Amino acid sequence: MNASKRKQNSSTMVAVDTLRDLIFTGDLPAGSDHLETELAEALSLSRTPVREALLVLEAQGLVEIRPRKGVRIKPISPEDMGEIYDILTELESLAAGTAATRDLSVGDLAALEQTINEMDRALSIGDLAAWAKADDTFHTELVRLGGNSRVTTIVAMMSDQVRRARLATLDLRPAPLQSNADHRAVLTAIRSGDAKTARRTHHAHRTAAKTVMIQLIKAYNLKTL
Amino acid sequence: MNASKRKQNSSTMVAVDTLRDLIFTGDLPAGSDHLETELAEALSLSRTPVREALLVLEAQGLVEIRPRKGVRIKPISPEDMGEIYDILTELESLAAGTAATRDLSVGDLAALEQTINEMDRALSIGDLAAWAKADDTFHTELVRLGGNSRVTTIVAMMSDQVRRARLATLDLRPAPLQSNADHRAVLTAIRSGDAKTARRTHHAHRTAAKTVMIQLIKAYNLKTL
DNA sequence: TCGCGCATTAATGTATACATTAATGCGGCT
DNA sequence: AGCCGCATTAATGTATACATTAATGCGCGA
Repeated sequence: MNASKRKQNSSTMVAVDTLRDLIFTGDLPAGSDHLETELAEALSLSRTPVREALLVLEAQGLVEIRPRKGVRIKPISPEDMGEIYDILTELESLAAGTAATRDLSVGDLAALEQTINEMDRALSIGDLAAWAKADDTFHTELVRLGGNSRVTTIVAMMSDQVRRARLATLDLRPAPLQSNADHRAVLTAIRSGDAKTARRTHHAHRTAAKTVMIQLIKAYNLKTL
Repeated sequence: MNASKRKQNSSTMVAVDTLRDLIFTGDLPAGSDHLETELAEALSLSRTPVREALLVLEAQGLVEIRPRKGVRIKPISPEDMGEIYDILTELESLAAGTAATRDLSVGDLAALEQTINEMDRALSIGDLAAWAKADDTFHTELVRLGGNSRVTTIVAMMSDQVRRARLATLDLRPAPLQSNADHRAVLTAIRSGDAKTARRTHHAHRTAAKTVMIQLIKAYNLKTL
């Protein structure tokens, strides 16, 4: 569950990583406001690197800087969820398709399959957290195999934005049984170099996931997450 | 040709806008390196807002911060171009499709048609710069009508990254005659609420644009732009 | 002479001091 | 009594001073 951007060990990047983690863990809850000074204090840093970190996090869509009202940890509304799922659907499907056209190393393919097996294992023992983690890895890896670095970055950003919500609703959802059949189908298509099928299958998979999430939100009348 | 983010009149945002413009006009050429101090000097600001602006621009993919080597104005390689066009293809097509499902005001549709007419006019008098501007407006407006704010943001970012390259190759390209037929077809599909056709047509349009650009790059052996 | 390592220094990274601004409430005016 | 406007002040925005770091070149030794 740790952070991503270990570009350097500058205080700014430490602040970025730390704040990200605090957001994901809920220590900085969605919708809450925070003064630069407080955050600087909390991280034992001066305001400068914290300000810089906040600018980065704002660019990543995780916080909103509202001068004199504090930095708001951006909540996710049902509409946001819809927007993000639509983007993930398109870009991941693109990646799935191009992954099928590249000749991937057996290692890469094996790694992908490994995450699918892990999801099966996790599901069989009812460990939803482990399933979620493996699912995340699968999607991340899939996108990486697509070979478009910008897609990878954007998908990571969007996934981060819904991470909290996904975790929060994890045990409200029906067990994702169909999910893994989809994953295997995508993998098979990629293995056989069938870009069209890989793309279409993954697209359907993601579209279904969106539907589930939206219905969940309606059913529980969740406003923000 | 002016900038976008008029969030406030803070020095940081002024710096963001100014630097963006300097990049687009080529005053800060692709691939060139610049010290924070120089840039601060040039903008008559202290390093602080300039540093903050650079962080924002880095997040937008326009510059790369390379400690002790200066800030590099990111050049666009043929590979980058391919990545970006692929993303634009997917996200704009998504937008075209959803635009067709929403009931848009006649004003919105008229505005879109207006840009198409403007492209025709510009082409008929051989004013490529005007054509490019109208084309840009068309795509921006189309995406806006899709109603997904994140798609709008991402497409704007990606478009910015290739803006220089598009302008630079403007008069190397064959006259974009097919282009406007495509635009009209997309508009018609949106008008008639035919999401599938809107999406597919725009997808084909963008894919063709990518091909043209890639061949252009090969033909002229352009390495970075 | 060649190469290694340290001193120098230029650039960035960080802290802090200072300026500006907008929210807040108080006081006076009507 | 209600409301307008100014003073207060807390927060952000900006500049600058200071710390750290990595590139550079010089000098010493082999």
